[in-house]
Amino acid sequence: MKNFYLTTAIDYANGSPHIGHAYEKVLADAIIRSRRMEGVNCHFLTGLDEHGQKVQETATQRGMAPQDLCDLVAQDFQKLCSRLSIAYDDYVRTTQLRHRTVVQSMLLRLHAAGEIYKAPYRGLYSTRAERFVLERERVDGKWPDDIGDVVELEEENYFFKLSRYQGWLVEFLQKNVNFIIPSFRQRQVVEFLKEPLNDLCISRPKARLRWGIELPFDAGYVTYVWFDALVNYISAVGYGREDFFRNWPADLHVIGKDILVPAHAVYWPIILHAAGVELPKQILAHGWWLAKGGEKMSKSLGNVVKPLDYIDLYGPDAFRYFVLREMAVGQDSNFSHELFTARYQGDLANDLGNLLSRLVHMVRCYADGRFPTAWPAGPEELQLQNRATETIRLVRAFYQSLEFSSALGEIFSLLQETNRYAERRAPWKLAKRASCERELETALASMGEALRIAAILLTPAIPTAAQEILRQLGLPAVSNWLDLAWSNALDGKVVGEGTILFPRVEEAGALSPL
RNA sequence: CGCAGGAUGGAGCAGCUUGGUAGCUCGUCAGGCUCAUAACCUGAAGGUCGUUGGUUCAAAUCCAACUCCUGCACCCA
Repeated sequence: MKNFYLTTAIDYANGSPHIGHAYEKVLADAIIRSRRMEGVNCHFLTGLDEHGQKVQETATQRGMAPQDLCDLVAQDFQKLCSRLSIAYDDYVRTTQLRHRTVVQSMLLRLHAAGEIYKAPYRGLYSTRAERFVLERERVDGKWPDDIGDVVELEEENYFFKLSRYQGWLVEFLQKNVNFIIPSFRQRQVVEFLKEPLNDLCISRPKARLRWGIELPFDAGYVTYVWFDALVNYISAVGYGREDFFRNWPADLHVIGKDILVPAHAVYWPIILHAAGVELPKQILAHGWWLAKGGEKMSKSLGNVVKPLDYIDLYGPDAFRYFVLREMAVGQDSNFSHELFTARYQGDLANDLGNLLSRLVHMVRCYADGRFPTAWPAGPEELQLQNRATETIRLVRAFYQSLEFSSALGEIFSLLQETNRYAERRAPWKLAKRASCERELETALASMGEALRIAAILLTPAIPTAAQEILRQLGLPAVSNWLDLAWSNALDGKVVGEGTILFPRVEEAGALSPL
């Protein structure tokens, strides 16, 4: 049986992790975890793009070998993943042998098939920036300092015959209207394809760039960017091997909207098609996190969010919850300290954490720490029970269609309903009256069952906290929700030690203002 | 220029495909409760749904025009 194969974009090794990297990993991880809860076998790939001009430059500036720099950066990114509970199965690095081999075999194959040709490239070259520059990079008619003087230069390079497949791609997109989601992104691609494509320059002479994968048919060149980076999706799962098809075609590429056009929506399908490899099934282009007020985050504005700060202070689940709850997948969203703390305090600490707290406390005080058996349900219980049943149905559907914000919204509605139920039944009052034992027992059992269901449904989004809730309810972790339904699973279970799930964070000034 | 997205009570959003009393979270105000992380519950105030025009018995929702914000192949999720 083929795995559900999901990839993220691979991060570029010239830089440190920011909220965009963190978000993409969380989104991908939540998708994977929700599929696993549905009982689907999955393969989850992420990784690092290590070649290129910038990495070479940065390494030189720091007086390091490029590979050593990449090793350090890889550690940073893997640490971010581990701090965010990202359950990837494989981490690909483009300097790995398994990757280089596949890139070269792809290039060789396409070269032999006549899809790659050599041609002169003429353009304006900046010696200082060591690259070709474009007229539109001029500022007020002058070249900026980092570019300096430019000269017209002609250079031989290799080109991939992208343009000949333009018609094919347009037709493909017409036939596969759900290839790119959200759908308006696919419309953008179609629009882009109304202009004629140029062939894709895929090489750099080693005189200018050494840090790359050598062209198998010309040792004077390395391949540049896309033929290197995109190929990770197939190199990592063993393109050319028998077991390649256990994973390929990928079910979903999760990427940011910035690398949809042209890289993933144009170059990648055409590269695969030209090489005779099946296309991925779907591409999800997510939006960007904007700073307060909808400004773009940038170092110069000083409004960049460092995800690790939030993770350190509030925990990985709080970060995961915020980004999944706040962003409608595909759209842009704002990230601000105010919005974050509102979600943390209002949803996680008050609605969820406090509900668990009060319930565990009551079970301990009124039932000797053991969940009682529910008596036949009254109207209040039926209302809660119906609500929970409906929530299970809705949430599974929302996860399936990648509507995480809506899924989480539903779960928290159930939690609010449970808080309301507690208020109506008031177990603390029942406990003080004799002859109300049945009502008390039913109330505690019902609250516990609602919370159990909520916790299981929360697993893809906040795996650690979800498991902790189950532990406090006296239950083991669950690996799928195929049979999830209102039940008596809590009967007689002994509540675990109660620790505060999402403690109030008092230090308002602990983080630098955004 | 063109294309795409957005414009909904103080803030952040949903609703728009398949027109029919404008919804959610936070905030504000008043009240309740006391099992709980000063938490939980109830109620209230607050919006002519960017502008103008059209279709319709009826428009946030469909159509047209316009305004403003954002993005559009160096890099960047």
